[in-house]
Amino acid sequence: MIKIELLKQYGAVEKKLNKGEFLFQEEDKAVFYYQILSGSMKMNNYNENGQETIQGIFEAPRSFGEPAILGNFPYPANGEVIEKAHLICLEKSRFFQLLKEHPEIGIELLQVLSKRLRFKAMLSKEVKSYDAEHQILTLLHYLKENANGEGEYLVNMTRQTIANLTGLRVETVIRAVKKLNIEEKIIIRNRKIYV
Amino acid sequence: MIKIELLKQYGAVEKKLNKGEFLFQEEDKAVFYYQILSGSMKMNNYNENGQETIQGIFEAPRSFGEPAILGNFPYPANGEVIEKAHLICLEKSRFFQLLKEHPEIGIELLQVLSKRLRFKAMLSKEVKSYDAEHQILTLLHYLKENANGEGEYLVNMTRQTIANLTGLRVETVIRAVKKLNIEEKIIIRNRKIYV
DNA sequence: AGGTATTTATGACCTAAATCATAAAGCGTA
DNA sequence: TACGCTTTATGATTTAGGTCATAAATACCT
Repeated sequence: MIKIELLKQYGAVEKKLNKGEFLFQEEDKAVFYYQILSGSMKMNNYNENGQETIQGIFEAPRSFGEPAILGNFPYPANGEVIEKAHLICLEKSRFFQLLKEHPEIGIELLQVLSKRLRFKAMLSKEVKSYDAEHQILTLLHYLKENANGEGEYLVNMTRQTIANLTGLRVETVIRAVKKLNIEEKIIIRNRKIYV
Repeated sequence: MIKIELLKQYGAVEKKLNKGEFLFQEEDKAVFYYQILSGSMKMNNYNENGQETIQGIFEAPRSFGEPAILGNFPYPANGEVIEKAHLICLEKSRFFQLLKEHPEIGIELLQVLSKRLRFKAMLSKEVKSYDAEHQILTLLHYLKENANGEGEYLVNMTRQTIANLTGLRVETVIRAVKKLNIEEKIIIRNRKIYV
């Protein structure tokens, strides 16, 4: 996450988008660095049946979509608005200029990408290697820990979202989550999931 | 990939390992930056049934395992030798010193991690969203493209390895690959797969 | 307050891939 | 060249999770 003033100093512009709008689509060329001022975004893919795969969920004040600029490849997924978003956007060449003149930001970005890789490693280790319940529980624990959560952690995701993150189906998530509750591995209080 | 002389200048040491040996294990603390001089490594997880999940395969002259140092978290997977490996290792604090004094290397690393994220995105998009054949074909095409391969590309992996990368089972891979051959989407010539 | 959309819930049935078993082909090496 | 190990091959059977259908509960909006 880069300081707003610094971004503006390099000529960043702001942008507002409503729920459901796409900032970019899969395969698009990447031309901006994006950072969230408010709201939330997700990177996702839809297959031909309209089934969604969520690659990541991003909230203020985090950046997203940088890999495509940094690695110089087309976006591997869409950038879709979850919640009415206010963004700040810095054009690619200016972004590289900024990086060059502020090496410490590069180091920070390395950390960010590293953590994302860790998340991906965690998910792919679970898939097919463990059953649905285990997958979900691992994801929830990861989210909790990542929110440096002590005590009860409210999972702020619908079952559909959990499904799209894990590659499972809603019905499967609903059933698994119910079973996890009975097994007292999670808590469900008026439909909300707590870990 | 960092120049060997530069690494040595910062006090890097060499290390040799034989096939099947572990350089580090899942959950270990990360204390070195590693780069491959010869041979090949994989990062993997084993579940309780001994089923392997391969997170990535790395060959000379590439680095691996950096995310754990950069993001300051334990290794999410083991570092196992595929082929008799000769490595060069730079201790963490020296590595950061090097990064600080050579910002262009940071940028390069950003590119490397970005590409790895792309690979992960590609895989997780396929899982559960498409059938076994499609998953495998996408993986093979990606590998080919990544080797900037024109014309026929020899897939230098056993079916077991493809299985462990995709989360499928060997038998499934064998059958799918056979079908892909009949459908002329790949070529199998005395058991070797070409794309 | 009433109407609509979203989310959660549940049962019945189906299917792709996993699992199990067994063997043949190829490869390394002593 | 014979032995063992790894890889590929193939059939039979099982199963976890997907799919389909239908509905209740809740949230959301004007």
